[in-house]
Amino acid sequence: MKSKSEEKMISKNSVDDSPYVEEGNSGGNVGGNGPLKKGPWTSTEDAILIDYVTKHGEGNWNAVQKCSGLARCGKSCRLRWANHLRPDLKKGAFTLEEERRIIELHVKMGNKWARMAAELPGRTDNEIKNYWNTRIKRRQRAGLPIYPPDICTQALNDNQHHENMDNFSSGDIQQSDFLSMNVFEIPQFNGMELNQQLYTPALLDIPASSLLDIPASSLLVEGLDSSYPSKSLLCTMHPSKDPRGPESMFYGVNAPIGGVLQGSSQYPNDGSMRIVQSFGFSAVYDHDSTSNHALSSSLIPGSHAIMNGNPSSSEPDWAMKLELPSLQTQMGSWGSPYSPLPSLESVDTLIQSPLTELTQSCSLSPRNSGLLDAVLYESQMKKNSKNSCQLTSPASTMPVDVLHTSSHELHEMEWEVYGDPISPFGHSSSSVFSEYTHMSGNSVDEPPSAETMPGLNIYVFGISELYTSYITPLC
DNA sequence: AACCGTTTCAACCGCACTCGT
DNA sequence: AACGAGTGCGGTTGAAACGGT
Repeated sequence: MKSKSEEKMISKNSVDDSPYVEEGNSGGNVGGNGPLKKGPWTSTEDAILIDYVTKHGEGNWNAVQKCSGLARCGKSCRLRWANHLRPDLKKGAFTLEEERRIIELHVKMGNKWARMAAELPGRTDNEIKNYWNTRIKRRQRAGLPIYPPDICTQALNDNQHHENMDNFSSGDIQQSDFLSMNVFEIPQFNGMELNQQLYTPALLDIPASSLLDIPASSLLVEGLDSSYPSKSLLCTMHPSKDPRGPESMFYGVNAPIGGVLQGSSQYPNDGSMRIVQSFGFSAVYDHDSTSNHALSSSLIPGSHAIMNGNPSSSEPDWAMKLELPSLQTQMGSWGSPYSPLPSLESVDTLIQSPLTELTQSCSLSPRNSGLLDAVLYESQMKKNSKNSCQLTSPASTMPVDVLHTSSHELHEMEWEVYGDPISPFGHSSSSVFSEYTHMSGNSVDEPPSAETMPGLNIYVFGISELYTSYITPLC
């Protein structure tokens, strides 16, 4: 059995040894029985492929090799044609309008590059995917939310007319309906009204202390060391997974926004998830780790960590497969032991991606396992967890004003950086955290007690959790 | 000029779906 | 129903380009 690296070597060698196979080794690779060439296409190969498609049309790509003698597999031919040779392709950088469209589409569709490409004439899925991935990386480095709030707001508003629809079936809900689905579940869900939702009685059912009882560092550690006893409510909800399209299946993330848990299999997942993430909301905390019922739950800003149960357990698929490609390769950027105080990028990463994925990729991913960074990171996290347990566990012992100060500082930091130097929309965007500030009203100036303002505690918990997670290395 | 880190993007891979037999 | 070929899709990789020192 060949390892992947061996295959890569073979593949690489086949390219390196004969970059112009058809010219230099025309005999062996022609006729369909020779080894197929990999690697960059040459102009000669392009010409052959164009000639073939001109004569025979698209499709039946495996016949290309037979008919034209091109030493490329059908897959490679299709890809080359679709991504580079098609006459209707639009070359050049994305326009601002296209960029905005991509963001809007991603809000609605997630990583459905092909579907997004269908909405952008002349652009390929690969192109969009590459663009998106680089954009995510840039934004993460800049500590910015992936979705500019104005896009989120717009997308939500665009779908708000659905909000009064109270009867919908789960059946074949398409991803493009995600926002609608969100609105169904979150009446008057938009920027400000979302904040108001935080104060609904259902959301206040959870005693602040029960939220604050979770040391953020432990939550972080939980992903690395699954011994931490708390389990996410979400981990008790098993999605009925439709393996492909219905990745749209919702696994219970947004239900708590409305204060009521819905059946886990009825709702689209990643659309709602994204919106929630876009606003920095994400998780449900089941403070009764043993219960299976749809217990009271809350929307907790910036608390992805708590939705992560044992990564080896029956984990919701959405937690396993989120919308942030290649994030595991960035573990070092936010969890690096070399940076004592993680940057906003770290916060953003945490907000945007469940810890499960991060920790899994850290501790389980073959790509990272054994890597020094991963080992150091895990070591550091465990060390931090000890420190934070000493300092913050139970977290409710942390003075609210401290939490509040931290959240406020965090907010200010986010606000400062939000003038997106990259995104064309940054200038018009309002900070996600600024909305938290709106939500908390004058509480920034006069932090109330945890007991008297449970809603605020939810807020405080969410932000402070993040903060706590990140300040512990300093302790 | 040389080196090095980062970014971009073309291409590959594996998986899953569709359709015909 | 089972199978295989063809195709589509999303994730990942690695070389080239780029930029900074």
